[in-house]
Amino acid sequence: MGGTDLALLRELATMGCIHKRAHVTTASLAKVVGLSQQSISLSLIRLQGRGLIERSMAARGQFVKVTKGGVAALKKEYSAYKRIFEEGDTITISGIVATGFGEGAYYLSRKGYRDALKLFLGAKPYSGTLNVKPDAEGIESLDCLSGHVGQGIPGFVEGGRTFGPIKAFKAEIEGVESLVVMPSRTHHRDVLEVVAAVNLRDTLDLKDGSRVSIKVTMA
Amino acid sequence: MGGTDLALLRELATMGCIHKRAHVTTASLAKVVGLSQQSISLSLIRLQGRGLIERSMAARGQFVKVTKGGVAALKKEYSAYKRIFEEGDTITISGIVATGFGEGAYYLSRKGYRDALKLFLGAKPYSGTLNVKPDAEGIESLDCLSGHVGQGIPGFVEGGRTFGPIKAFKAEIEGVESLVVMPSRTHHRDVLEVVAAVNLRDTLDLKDGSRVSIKVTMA
DNA sequence: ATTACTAATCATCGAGTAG
DNA sequence: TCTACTCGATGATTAGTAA
Repeated sequence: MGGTDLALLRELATMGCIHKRAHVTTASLAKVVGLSQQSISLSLIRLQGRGLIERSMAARGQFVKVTKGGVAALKKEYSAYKRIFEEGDTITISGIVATGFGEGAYYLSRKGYRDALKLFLGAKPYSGTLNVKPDAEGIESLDCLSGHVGQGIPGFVEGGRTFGPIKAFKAEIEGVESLVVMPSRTHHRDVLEVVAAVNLRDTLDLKDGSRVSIKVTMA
Repeated sequence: MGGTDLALLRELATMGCIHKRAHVTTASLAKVVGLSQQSISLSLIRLQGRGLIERSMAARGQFVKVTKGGVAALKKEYSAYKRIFEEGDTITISGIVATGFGEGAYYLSRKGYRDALKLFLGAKPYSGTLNVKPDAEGIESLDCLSGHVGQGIPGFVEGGRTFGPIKAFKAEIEGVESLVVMPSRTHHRDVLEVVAAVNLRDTLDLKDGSRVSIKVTMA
């Protein structure tokens, strides 16, 4: 399929033409997609020819609906991208150990989080988190993690306070089994919180400023 | 961006070129993408020119890595599709208020339905339904709803009569929290039944023939 | 105003082939 | 073997314009 046809089909879907006929004109679509009115006209004809959209002309403009086949075509594209960003291999992030504000320990003391982390870690988590500030390259990888789903841990309410959903990734920090934990919603974190069965500072002899390397599995 | 360049960039990303340099040849890529070796060569040059990939030639082939910009370009595409399938699953149906035959009120008086609706609505439902006759465009949207599952409410038997399963969709009618309710089985309805915590006719000052707009969420 | 035809222009592709 | 050039063919895009 031509690149423009696909882009137009996607644009139509975004406008809600999946659920209902939408009123459009070739000129208005041209403006949105960034092509000429003529190109849109041709593209619509091609899309119709391939059975990806249905059209009915109106006095001023036309009504367009994406067909079942059109939705299927878009879904195929979607899953191709999904595979890239959601499917897991491992990435390695390096950074330096930093001091947090004790938040990690507080959250780890909540039963709702603690039990779930124990399940994923396969052992009782140590009662504190190690904060790692990734270096420049690592920041990108962190953004990558933010986009992934990870092991979801649902939120809960305790003592009148709301604890949002978090997510965990299996990881290895200097060879030690661990979990990287972050809120499910918040994007663009700049610090990595690592949970393990042991006190990582003691076990790995880390101080603030120590360089560490973390291999994260995105499963 | 050309359709081929994007497809190739996506393919490279799928092969893991986001996290590390990967060894490829133009011929091998050609096989995967379904283009000629020459086209791949050109496309790689274009991608490099736009700063979407980094390349380093090797004795037999080359090493390719998708750059930050390349990942951003892919993410942009990805979120465009994501919007279609994950986020934008609300449809708006407009129509005019009509008079029903009191069926809604009768069904709402049945405990089996009433309790379930209370659960989904989050409040005790008012003892009547508002009937809305969708306009021409809306009819199709309604068909779309018929196809969806919605919140299922099982059927039951009461006083020797059988009450079939129904389904509900969270909705907003002119900003008021409500539910759109319909039988699970029957297809091709031509009337929308809306349930809310309040008497919608009074609250929204509606009469037969009033135009209303309903935003239905298909969760 | 809107669609879509025609013709000209421009990009893209694949074959052949040089480096 | 591999990359990337040239060239002719094919396809895509646009301007102009008719309906």
